[in-house]
Amino acid sequence: MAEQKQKRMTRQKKLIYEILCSTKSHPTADWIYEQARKQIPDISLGTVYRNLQVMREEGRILELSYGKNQSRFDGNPKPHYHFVCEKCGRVLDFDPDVPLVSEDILAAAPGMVKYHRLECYGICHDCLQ
Amino acid sequence: MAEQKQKRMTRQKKLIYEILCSTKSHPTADWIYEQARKQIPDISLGTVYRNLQVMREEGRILELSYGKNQSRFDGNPKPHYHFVCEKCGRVLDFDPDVPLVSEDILAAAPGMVKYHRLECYGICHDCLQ
DNA sequence: ATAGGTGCAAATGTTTTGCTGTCAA
DNA sequence: TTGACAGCAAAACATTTGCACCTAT
Repeated sequence: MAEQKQKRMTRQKKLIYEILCSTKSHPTADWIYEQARKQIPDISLGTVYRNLQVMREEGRILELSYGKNQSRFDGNPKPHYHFVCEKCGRVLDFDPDVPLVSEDILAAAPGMVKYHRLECYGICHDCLQ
Repeated sequence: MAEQKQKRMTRQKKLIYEILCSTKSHPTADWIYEQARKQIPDISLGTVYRNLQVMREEGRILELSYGKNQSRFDGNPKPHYHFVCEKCGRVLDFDPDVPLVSEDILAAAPGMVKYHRLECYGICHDCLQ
């Protein structure tokens, strides 16, 4: 089986994780980099990308991709649905209590579904006012 | 209102559309480019990208993004769900008769949903055998 | 005739990687 | 002590764009 290579907890990795978990936005690597520089001024963007990739592989965070833009990251690894506002550009979480997509739909897939993503696009409540 | 700028039907655009509609795979711009070169040897990749973008804006085709990899394109503009096989890498369509995600879920979104995407990941029937 | 499209190549923007020095365990 | 990780900068990769020429209308 795929043995986990030993991983160290560096202060850079710890900081990146703290920044990601301290926000409810779904920040880009670049935003995390800017925040991290406030604490570790000479941290590099490559380090941010490397650690985000490692933590994604560890299952501690999620990577969300929207179009060809920068990836966004989510400190909550539990599957949940997302809403992208076309006006303000924010990515919002669905209420975690919303029921998941029905088994009927997933059963109709042309294969065995391991996980799924539901992404909704529209105008968020704030922008509708 | 957003007036449509007049668009020409060039042989490049026509060919790109024909190639895209003649396959059930969900090809990348690069694959379309390779196919198109068989008919118009000096067509450029930039032209392929430009026309795919125009046709997407015209609502004639769909663009599907998966992670940071190349975008894939779909000649069927009707909303439908996709299944990504993690083994063979193919992107398969759900049966078009599968019911859509329930209104209950969409109504719980933090905004007004214009459209949604459901992407399932797993192992396709062919690879399971 | 002419505005919009094409080919080409350079530019862009994001993410990855090679290298060398550093530090967590 | 030492191998995994950091910083740095260059490379890689998909996609976009500027420009001069071409062509569908």
